[in-house]
Amino acid sequence: MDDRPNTSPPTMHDVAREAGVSVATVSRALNGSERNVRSENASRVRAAAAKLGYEPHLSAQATAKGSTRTIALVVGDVADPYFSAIAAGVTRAAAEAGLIVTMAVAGRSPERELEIVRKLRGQRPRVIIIAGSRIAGTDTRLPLIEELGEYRTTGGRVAMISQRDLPFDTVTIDNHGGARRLAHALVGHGYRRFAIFRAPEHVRTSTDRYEGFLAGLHESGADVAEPVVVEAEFTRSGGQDAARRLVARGFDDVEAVFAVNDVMAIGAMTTLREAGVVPGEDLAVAGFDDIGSAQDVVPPLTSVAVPLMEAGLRAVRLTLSSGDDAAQAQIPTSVVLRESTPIRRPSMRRR
Amino acid sequence: MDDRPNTSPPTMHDVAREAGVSVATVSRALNGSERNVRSENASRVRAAAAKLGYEPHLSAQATAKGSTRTIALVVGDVADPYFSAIAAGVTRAAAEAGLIVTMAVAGRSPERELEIVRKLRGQRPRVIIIAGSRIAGTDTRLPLIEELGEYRTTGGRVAMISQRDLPFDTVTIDNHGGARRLAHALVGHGYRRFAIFRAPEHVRTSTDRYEGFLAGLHESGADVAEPVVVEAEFTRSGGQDAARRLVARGFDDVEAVFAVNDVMAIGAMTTLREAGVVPGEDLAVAGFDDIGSAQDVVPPLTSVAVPLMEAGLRAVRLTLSSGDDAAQAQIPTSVVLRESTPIRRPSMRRR
DNA sequence: TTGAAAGCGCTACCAG
DNA sequence: CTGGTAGCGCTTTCAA
Repeated sequence: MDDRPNTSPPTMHDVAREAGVSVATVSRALNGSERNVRSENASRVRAAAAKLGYEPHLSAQATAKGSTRTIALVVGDVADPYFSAIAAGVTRAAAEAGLIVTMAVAGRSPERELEIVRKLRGQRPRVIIIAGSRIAGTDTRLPLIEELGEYRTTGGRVAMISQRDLPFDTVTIDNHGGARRLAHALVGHGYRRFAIFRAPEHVRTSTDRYEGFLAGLHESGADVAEPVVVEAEFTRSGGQDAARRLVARGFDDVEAVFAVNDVMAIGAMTTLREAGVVPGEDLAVAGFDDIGSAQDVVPPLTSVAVPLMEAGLRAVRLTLSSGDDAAQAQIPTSVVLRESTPIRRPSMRRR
Repeated sequence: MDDRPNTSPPTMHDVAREAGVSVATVSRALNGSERNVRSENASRVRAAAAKLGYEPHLSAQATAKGSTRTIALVVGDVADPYFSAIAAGVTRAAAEAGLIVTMAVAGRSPERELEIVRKLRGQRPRVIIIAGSRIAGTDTRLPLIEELGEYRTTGGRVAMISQRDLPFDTVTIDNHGGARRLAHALVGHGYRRFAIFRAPEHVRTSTDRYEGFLAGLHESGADVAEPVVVEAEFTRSGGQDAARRLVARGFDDVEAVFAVNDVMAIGAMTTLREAGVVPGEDLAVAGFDDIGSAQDVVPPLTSVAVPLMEAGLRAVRLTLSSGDDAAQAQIPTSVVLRESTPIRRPSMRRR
C-alpha cells in the first residue's frame, strides 16, 4: 500500500486511457449533454471512472467553463443562532441545486464586509448572499453597492437578507407586521399599559419592530396608554440594563414589557426576578425572534417567530430563478403566545 | 454605464496591457515571491490592478498551481449550536490562514456523509474537517476511512472533531474528565445520592460522560450511594421522558440529577416543575455542554462548559501545522456551578 | 458519435 | 529582473 502523499488524483486522461476513448468522450459522458455518446462507451467510461475513483477537478472545470457552481454566503457571526439558521437554509437550498457554499464571516465590521465582498469576486461565485449587513449609514455603503453592482455586471447574482432598499434581490423579515400582531394579541389579552425596550434608532430591525408595535397598539381601538419607552443595547445585557432602569423609575403604570428581541427580553426577566418582580405575574414580558431558549425560560416567553431558515432558502431560490431586476420576498412572522403574557383577568388589575 | 451582464471580469492580460508589462510580471508582482520584480513595475502593476478592479481568478490559480486554498467543513447541522460553534472556530482559523471555507451538511445520515466526502475530493481542498461524524458502528465507517485515506494519499489533510479512534488528526472533547470533575464538585456540595439521565450506550459522548461521572463519584471517597440510572434519548424530550419516569418511580432516594447534556437537563427541569418538583430546591439538576440558555433557565443550570469554538480552531491548526502522522488534541472542559445545584446544608437533608 | 486541438486564466520554467 | 511559453485539468468547437 502506497501511503506517501506523492500520488496525485486521477485525471480525465487516466479515465480516458482506462476506458480506451478520448478525453473529449470522457468529458461528454461524465459531465456533458450526455446524449451524444454511445451508451456502450458511456458505461465503459463510468466504469473506468468508478474504478479509478475519479472525481472531476472542480477548479479546472470552472476555468474551462468560465463559471463555478458555488454560492458565497457572508454572515456576521456563524455562532449566532440568527445567522446559523439562515446558513442552514442557504446550505439546504444550495445542496438541492447542486451548489457548493462557501462561507465568510464579517464580524461586526462594515469594512471587513466590504473587503470580503471584494475578495469574493476572485472566487467567481454564481451567487453572493449577504445576511444582516451592517452597512446602514456607514461610508462603506456606497463602495459596497458599487462592488456588488460590478459583480452583477459580470453575470453574478446577489441577494441581501433583511437589508432592504438596495438594488438587489432582497429577502426581508416582516418585523413590522409581527410586532403589530403581537400588540393586537396582547391588547386582546387585556393589557393596556406597556413599556417598550428598544435599541437605538439606527438599528433598523429594532425600529421596525418598535414602530410596528406602536401601530398595533394605536389601531387596536382600545384605550391604550402611551407606552414607556426605554432605549438600550440590542443584547442580553441591554435588556438587563433596560429592566434595571424601569425598576428604578417605578413601573406602577406598566402591565407588560415588549422587548424588541428575545435576548433582551430574557435578560430583562432575569433582572426583574433579581429585583423581586416575578415575570409573567407581576409584569408580563414579550420578546421577538422566538429563539430556542424562549420556551425554556421560566415562564416560557411569548415571542414572534421568525423563520430564518426559510429566509435563507428563499434568498437562494430568488437568485437562481429570478430575471434581471431585483426581486423581492418577504418572510412572514407569527406570534407565539406563552405563559410570560397570561390572559389578564379583571381581578388581576393592580390597585 | 454598461449594466448588461455581458462584460467579463478583467484578467491578468488586461492588467499586463494596462501596466505595459508581461503577464509573467503581473503574476509575480501580484501573487509571486514579490522579490524578483522591480519595485517601480510592481507599483505600476498594482495601480493597474486597482484601476481595473482586478481580482485573481482563484479557480485558474488552483488549476495552475495544483492546489487550492480552501478548507472543507462537514457538519451535521449548521443550525445546531454545537456545530455552529465549531464552524465559527473553523472559519476564524481559516481566515487567519487566508483560507476559504466551504461547508456541507450531512444531516443525520452516514450515507450522506460518505457521499459528501466523495464529492468533496473534486474540490481538491487542502483540508477536510469532519465534525461530529455519525459513522460509529455503521457500515459506512470503512468506506469513509478508505475514502479519506485516499484523499490524504494525494496530499490532503483531514481532521475529525470528537470522533476518535480514526487514523487522522483528531480533536476530542474531554467529556470523561469534565463529568468526573462535576461529580467531585457535586459531592463537595454535599450531594450523595444521584440519578443519571443518560443516552443509549452507542452514543459515545453520553457514555463517556456517564462513565466519567461514575468514576468521579467512586473516587470521591465519600459515602455515595449507587446512582439511579435512567436511559432516554439524547434530546430535550428525552430529558422530559427520563424525568417523568423518575417521578413515577419515586425519587426519595435521589438528591441530584446529572443529565448527560443540557437540553436533556432543561427538558427534565420543565417536566419536574410541571410535576410540582422545584428544580434546585426539591431536586438539584446538572447538565453538560453549557449551552447559552443554561444561564437563562430558572434556576440557572449547573453544567460543564465545552469550548467548541476552540475545538474548531484547533482542528484547523492541527492540520495546518502537523507532520505526516495523525496528531491529537484534547479540548479541556470546565465545571460551571450555578443555582440548580445549591450547596447542601445538613439541615436541608430530607426526612 | 468521435477525436484532435484550441482555449479558460494563471503559474513557473527557461532564456535572455 | 523580465518576457515567452509550456503546461494545469477540463470543455468545446471543428472535422472527420
